[in-house]
Amino acid sequence: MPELPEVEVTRRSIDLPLRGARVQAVHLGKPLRWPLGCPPGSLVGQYLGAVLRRGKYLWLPLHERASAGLTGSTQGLLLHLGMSGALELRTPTVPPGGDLALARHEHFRLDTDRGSLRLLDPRRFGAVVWSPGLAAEPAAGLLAGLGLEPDDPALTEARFHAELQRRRAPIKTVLLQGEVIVGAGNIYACEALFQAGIDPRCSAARIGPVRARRLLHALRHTLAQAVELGGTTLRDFHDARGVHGAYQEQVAVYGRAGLPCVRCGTRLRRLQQAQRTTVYCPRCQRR
DNA sequence: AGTTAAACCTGGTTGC
DNA sequence: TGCAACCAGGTTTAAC
Repeated sequence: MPELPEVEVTRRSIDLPLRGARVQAVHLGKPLRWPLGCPPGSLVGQYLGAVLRRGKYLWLPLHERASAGLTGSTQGLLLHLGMSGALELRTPTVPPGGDLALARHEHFRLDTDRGSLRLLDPRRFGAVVWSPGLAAEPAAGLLAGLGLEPDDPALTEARFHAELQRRRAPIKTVLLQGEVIVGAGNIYACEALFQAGIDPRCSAARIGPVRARRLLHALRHTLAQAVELGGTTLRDFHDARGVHGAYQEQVAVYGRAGLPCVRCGTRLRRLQQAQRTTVYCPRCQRR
């Protein structure tokens, strides 16, 4: 479920409700991708600050005092939803001593005075990692190598094109790697390439300035629209309050292999790229 | 160095 | 109905 739009929608659903909340207890379920990296009890008494997003990661800063200022220099939790993760914010908070048992697939829970935040993740590809700072290890290492945010003004058309010029891999693969621009996973990479009319097999280096411009615009438009619509709910994605997304109703190619192209009617094709399924229109998308 | 495969997990769907 | 095979929104790690 979680590409950039789903992570951003999740961020927005927990940021204000939890800002300033005091941690009362931390519960761990089965192991996630990495260990938490600190004794769970050491977080008790800390206060949550504004929740940030970087790529598909969420950063939950933790302050010693209730009203702290900036967020980057404090300790906190770096959270990733992996392939099947979702957060749920439950109010009221699970009472101390009561209902300690974690639900099925609940592998992390932060009880605060403003509600219980829990991570549900059946496949456990997700992660919750404590870090002494966003720029300190291990957070810095996990975020190192990430490309620019889609809405970063520094990501100009010229720079985007120049970065593509340096990579010979298929454009779909380059988008998934997230070293040029973050946020597009399998769904939105397929959708943006369709919107831009670019064949997913086309080498990134062979994309000219005009098509690079179209692709950047398509990525920004696709991701922004998905955020507005609450993300894509294929099976069970929802924000932390349980609200489902609606972008699946806008999908033009993802999951539609064999069906007619919405633009020209040609049968959409499926292929494998870097172990992931790509769907595209052989007529609308050119090399 | 740069690209591709295997690995991490569970659950739903498909097909015999 | 049972069961094996295959598929899935991501990323790291190991192997060519």
